[in-house]
Parts: sequence; C-alpha cells; structure tokens
Amino acid sequence: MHDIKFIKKHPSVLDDSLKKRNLAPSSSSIVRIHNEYLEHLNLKQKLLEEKNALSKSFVNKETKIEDVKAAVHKLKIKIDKLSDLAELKLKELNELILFLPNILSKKVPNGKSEKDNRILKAYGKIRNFNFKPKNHLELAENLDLLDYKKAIKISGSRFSILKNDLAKLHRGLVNFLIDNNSLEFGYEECIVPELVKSETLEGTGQLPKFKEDLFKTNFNDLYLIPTSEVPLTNFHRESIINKKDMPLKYTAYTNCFRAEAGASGLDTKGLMREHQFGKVELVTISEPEKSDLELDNMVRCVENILKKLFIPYRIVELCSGDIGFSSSYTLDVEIWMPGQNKFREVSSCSNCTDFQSRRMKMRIKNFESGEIYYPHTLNGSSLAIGRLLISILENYQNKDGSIEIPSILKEYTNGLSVISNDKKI
RNA sequence: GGAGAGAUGGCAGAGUGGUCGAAUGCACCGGUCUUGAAAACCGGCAAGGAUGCAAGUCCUUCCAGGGUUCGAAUCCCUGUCUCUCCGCCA
Repeated sequence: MHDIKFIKKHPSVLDDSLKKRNLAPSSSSIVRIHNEYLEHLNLKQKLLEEKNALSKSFVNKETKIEDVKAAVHKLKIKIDKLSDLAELKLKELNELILFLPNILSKKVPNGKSEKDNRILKAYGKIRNFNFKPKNHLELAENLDLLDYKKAIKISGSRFSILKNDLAKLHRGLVNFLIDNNSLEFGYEECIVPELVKSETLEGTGQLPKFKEDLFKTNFNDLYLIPTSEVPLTNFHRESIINKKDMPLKYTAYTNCFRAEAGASGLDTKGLMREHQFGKVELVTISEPEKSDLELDNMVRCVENILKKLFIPYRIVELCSGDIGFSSSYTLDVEIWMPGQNKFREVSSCSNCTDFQSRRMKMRIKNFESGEIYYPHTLNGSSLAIGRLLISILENYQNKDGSIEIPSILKEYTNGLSVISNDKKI
C-alpha cells in the first residue's frame, strides 16, 4: 500500500520504480482519482455538518419540527448521492493501489530476469568429488528415504513422503534452525496458525494479486499459508506498538502451501518445488531508520546456519525484474547442490519497508512525542527445509551412496552420524 | 452437532435514544516528593480523514453491512467472530 500524500508530492518516485520493474507508470491516474474522491468527500462533509446542526437545533423549543424534518430529508438525499460517488472513487483508487508493488530501494540493480541478479558474495569451498555425485532423488531411492508412489496415491504430484533417517534429519534440522534463530539471534520462537483470513493475506501482499498461488478452504474462507511470514508479520495488524517495544523479532516453523500455478514443468520431481514444504521463517518489525541494519542481521542469522553446516552458499542481490511484489530490497541466499551442479535459492530476505505495515495498519507510537508512524517489516527464510535437505544429501554423499550427517546436527538426530544401507545395531 | 451469552479505547469494564468519542480502574506519558527508586499526589492520554501558513475548525469511527429516527454505542434485521455448558474429538 502506498501513501497517497507521498505519491502526490513525488509522483516520479512511484513511476520510476514501476518503470524499473518493467511496469507502466500510474501516478497520474492515482492523483486524478484521488482528487475526484476529495471533491465528493469535501462536499459531503459540508452537508453533513449542516445536517448535524439541524438535528442539534431540535432541542430548541423555537424550532419548527416539520421544517427541520423536511430540511434534513433534503440533505440526506444529497448526502447519500455524494457518499456513493465518493465511495466509488475510493474503491477505484484502492483497486489500483492494492495491485501496485512496493517502491524499490535505490540499491536495487536494474534488470529483466534472474539473469541480471548480482552476486555479492560467495562463501565455502565447493567439494571436488572423485566420483560422479548423484542427485538427491537417486540417493534417496537407494537408501529408501522417499516414497513417491505412496505420495502420489494419497495426494498427487508435488507431494513427498519422507521416511526413516531422512524424516529424522528433517525433524532435527527444524530444531537446529529454531535454536539458532532464537538462542543466538534473539528471534522469539512461535508456533502459529497455518490457516489465515483473507485480510491477513492482503496485509502482507499475497492478496488480491496472487490469488491463484494460494489454496483456499471452504471453512470460513480461510487460506492455507504460503509462508509463515503471513501470520508472523500480521501479529500486530491494526494495532499500535509502543516504540519502546521495538524491534519485534519472531521465528516459526510451519508447513507452507503453494499452488505453484506458474511453475508447470519446473523441478517436477523431488523436494525442490512442492505444494507443501516445511520452512523456518524470520520476521522483524523495525524502526524505519533501522531496517537496513535489521536486514543485515537477518542475513547473518541465515549465514550462520550454513557456515555451521559447511554448505557452500552465495548471497545474491535481486534485480528489479526479479524482486517480489511487497519487497523494496531483497537478498537471496543460494546453496550449492552438486546433483544439479548449481546454486539454488534456499532463502529470500526482504525489506518490505512500510508497504505491508500500511496495508495492515500497523503503527508505532512514540508516547513521549505523541508521534505515530509506520514500521518497516522484514522477512526471510531460515531456511526452506526441503531444499536444505537436498543440499545436505548431495554435498555429504559418499561414493557408496551413503550420507554423512553434518557434525553440528548429531545432537539433534540422536547421534546419527551416517545414513547407509548397513544395518545398525 | 445441541443450548445459551457476548463483541465498546493498549487492556479490563460502565453506558439502553440528544448533554457520549464515550464513566471508572489498570497501563502509558509529564510533573511534585526522594540521594535514587518505589509508594503517594497532581496533570495528560483514541484513531483515521478533510481544510488551513498556523492556531484551529469540521467529518467519520463503540465487530461488519443494512434499516427505524430530526437525532443511534444505545432500537430492529442480516452476517461474521468470540466465549460458556453438553456431545464428539487430536
């Protein structure tokens, strides 16, 4: 959501950002519609004032009852008409604005697609295999870790069943990640609903534009969340936060549900792209002037995990053509997947500035000055478990198809140190 | 699934047709007192919008949407959600 007053003052800021995203400029229609709205609104308010005065005069004995009734009746007809006109304009305006993406940070590089993203940093040594590394599907099949026959039978494609030590590894990873986020980086650990109202999704920007990516239930029109960013960021929707309580930092593990409507043919097999996947998320609600710093903190929190797992990764700055709707600046974290011989996204850390907080009417109040303003919201994955599992399986594989467990995870997996076909005692 | 109750400011909770944007308490902010703090006392304290250089003035909002009325937090209808009890259930 954008600030109309800001757009009216600096129309080119919005238009330039839209152009950078390869979209058509729209400030002129916004300004026009808003002015039309104000015309109707101002007139309506004047008439309402008259009407209120007449009602108050009623207590006065001198007033002629019938005259007042007639005058109010006349005013009412005019007011209703103006009300309708104003409402229509406001609706028109909202429909336009709700579909506009966030204004991009100046730092965002120009570009059309992910090919134009900028690699800022690479960390970790890519392992040199003295055999041809298998991909996670081959590894999992050999070790009986995934069952797609059953998954397809019960749910269809793009669903997985994890078994045996892979399920255990998944469970351990979640605990490891949450511990990292909460104990080392101060994010408050939460367990949150995975079904949310449409207003909640509108708050973070998934609705109304990306409806086709979501699963909707027929219970109270609730939607399955595509990421726990949605419930976490909406914690303080329509409320006012005391400045003293800032910043607010949350982490949660949830399942995420995505229709993947536009991804047919992409990553069709395995844990890479599924309708349901587990993810640990970070959300920060921050003072506006501190949000850049908080994004750095967030990325460091994610990097800390990968360093401890000894997984090679790189940090990628998304270009204007690839960056998400609600974000003003995004850094992706990509991890090395030997089976695909490339880096793949495992986290996306975004500064959404005041875009989401305006949509959800979340504000900060400075009780000393009385000042009320919008916080910045940030979100990042830490991390997508499925993709992390792919990377662990592929990076830690041995020639015989067995898989070492990263040492940091042993305390989270009952001491499991290797996944292999050898019977354990 | 059956029966009942309810939705008011950051929270708790009064208010059943005009004097209500709304008592009171807590929280919060400022001050007095104190070496400092606490307590006590005094004062302040809803949000959004329009208009104006500003001071200010005006409009809207007591779950949402309709209706009655000159006038609605208050009366009527519809919807949504919440709670309690019973049943079922992880």
